[in-house]
Amino acid sequence: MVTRNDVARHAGVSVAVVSYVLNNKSIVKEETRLRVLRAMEELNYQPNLTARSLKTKRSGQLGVLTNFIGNPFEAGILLHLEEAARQYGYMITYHTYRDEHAEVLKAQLAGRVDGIILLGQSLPDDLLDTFNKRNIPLVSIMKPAHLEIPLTYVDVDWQAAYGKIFRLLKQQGHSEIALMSHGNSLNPLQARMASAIHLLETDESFRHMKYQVLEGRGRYENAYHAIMQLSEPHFTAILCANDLMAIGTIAACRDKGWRVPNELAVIGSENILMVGETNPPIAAVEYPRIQAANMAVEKLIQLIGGHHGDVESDLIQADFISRPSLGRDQE
Amino acid sequence: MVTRNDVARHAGVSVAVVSYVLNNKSIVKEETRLRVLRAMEELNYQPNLTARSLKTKRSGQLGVLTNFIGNPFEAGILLHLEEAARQYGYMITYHTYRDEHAEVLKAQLAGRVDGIILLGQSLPDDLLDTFNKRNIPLVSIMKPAHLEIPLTYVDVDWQAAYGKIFRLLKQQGHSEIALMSHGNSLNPLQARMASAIHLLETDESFRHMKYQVLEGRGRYENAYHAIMQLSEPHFTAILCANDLMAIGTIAACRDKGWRVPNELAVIGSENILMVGETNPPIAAVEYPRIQAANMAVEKLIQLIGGHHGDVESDLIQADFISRPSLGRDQE
DNA sequence: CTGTTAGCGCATTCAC
DNA sequence: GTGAATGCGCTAACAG
Repeated sequence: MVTRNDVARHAGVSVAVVSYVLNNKSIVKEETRLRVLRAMEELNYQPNLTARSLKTKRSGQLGVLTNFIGNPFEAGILLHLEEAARQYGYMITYHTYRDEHAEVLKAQLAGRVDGIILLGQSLPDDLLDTFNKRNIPLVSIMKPAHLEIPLTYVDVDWQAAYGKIFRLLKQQGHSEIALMSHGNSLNPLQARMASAIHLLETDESFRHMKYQVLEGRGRYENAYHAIMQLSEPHFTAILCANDLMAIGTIAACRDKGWRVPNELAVIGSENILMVGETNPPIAAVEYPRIQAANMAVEKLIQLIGGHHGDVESDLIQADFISRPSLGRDQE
Repeated sequence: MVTRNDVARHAGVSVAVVSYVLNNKSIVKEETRLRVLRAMEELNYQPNLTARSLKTKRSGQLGVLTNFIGNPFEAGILLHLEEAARQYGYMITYHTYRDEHAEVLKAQLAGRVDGIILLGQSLPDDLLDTFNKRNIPLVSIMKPAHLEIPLTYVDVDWQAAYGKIFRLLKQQGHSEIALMSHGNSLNPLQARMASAIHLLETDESFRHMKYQVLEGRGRYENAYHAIMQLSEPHFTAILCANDLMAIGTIAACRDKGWRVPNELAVIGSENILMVGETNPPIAAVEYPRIQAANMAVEKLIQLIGGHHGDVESDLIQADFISRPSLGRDQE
């Protein structure tokens, strides 16, 4: 491995000057600067980032934690997170998070990441606490269901998004609906559903609508089974907190012989590529992935930079994509 | 930050002993070992991995490079790569690779990863060369289209997999088929198609079959447009090198009014969740993701360990999942 | 068994 | 403008 020493010798300067060229830039005389640059070129020198990290106490790495990157929604966001991170000179370390990984994760991240992005993922309080103590800031994409420990987040304004949908459903005459979510109260999908329930219970215009909650655990298979278990649907529309559950629901309806949307309207919450191709195609909220990813990275970088006070959580407005699973569009 | 020094002081031993407890294990007297462990516990000590890396010249990080993690196929493999890496005590850094990122990537990985996994991705020769010189081993998931520089890979035995499919098509009376792939000869999807073409041109039992190649660039949208451009299909079956193109094909057929499978049979090559839910559901080769991910990580770890001679590339046998897009199943 | 010590490659203070 | 020297936190001889 060629180090700073080799470059210095080859350029006939001291090691410090090489560092100056690499960092402080302007201090060095133009002539020597060029000599150093040429030496780096000729030796094919690349600064060792691990050594730099040790010295600067900045790793230049951001950890992304998610429960299941197999979900196209999370994968799509990861894509944009990486892009945004690169823009800021950071790189991404990716981690599947499950509670049983907590200890390994603590060890693996020690001294290795400057900040953490929770991607549709919440963390137990003691883990949050650990990162707090280590001064590793966190940003969550998806509003955490509980906020014992303050946490900066970015999410869709679900209340607004679902409000639009309920209004459409009301226009179409639906009065009994189902909500499918993830029963674990720590799961961030619960924040989506909480918004829906809040609306249904407090907004005057929806007071007449009856609703029930189904457990889909955020996954295709579980949603499928949840529907298959029902003898009769006592609802005419179902709003799913994520798209995989909506797709599982459609699949179950087909196997049950329930016609969508005639007997049951189905609605998703992310608009992954897949929902446009199911039979029938599924109407869904369009989760603004790029915007969410960019905002999350920006906020995290700010927090890393120490701007604690002025980094606020944000809600994003989302569009709604109408498709046949909703039935006739009354807009 | 609590360091090894703090622990040593708190436990009343030297810094070396703390290291011994952490690494060499057995050398230390049980009593002091426990004292040290308790000190670590009480101080909530975590070894700084960056510092360790600098000393040991091992980062404990594996880089994963892929062009587009938005594809559920790649995302699904990433999931298992992370799992396997964790098993071996490594963690994953994720990078979107495009040629214009080459320089940034070289810089970002310097001293930061012990090995690299190419996920459905090939690299220009000079970049491969760079990693070679730096002694960073690579393993590719997907056989590279060209092998100028030797590269360990793991992939499906496409010749065997597509052989099964062509036999089925033949039984069903298809004699004109289309292959959809990615025209860039560097793209790893080309290796899949090369196998198909090789079979069609050299296997006696398929000599009578006519084929043509369509350009889908590996993406849904491009596949869709490629089909939409056709006035008439001069083929009765289409084999797509990846599933997103198969889904794009189905979507285009719907918009063209071509019935699948009656007028056109469509086949994919990965069996992502999505292909079971399209209209009609798409038959596909089942890419053994877990196995491929595990093998890739194992090989990479071996290469990192210096076992150059005995790390061979491997081909995996894949099953075929029949679905309505293929028409009547004659097995 | 345990302590002392010398770096790993880099950034940076302080002289010159 | 440039160089010498220090230390980031850790591992691993080596000495005791």
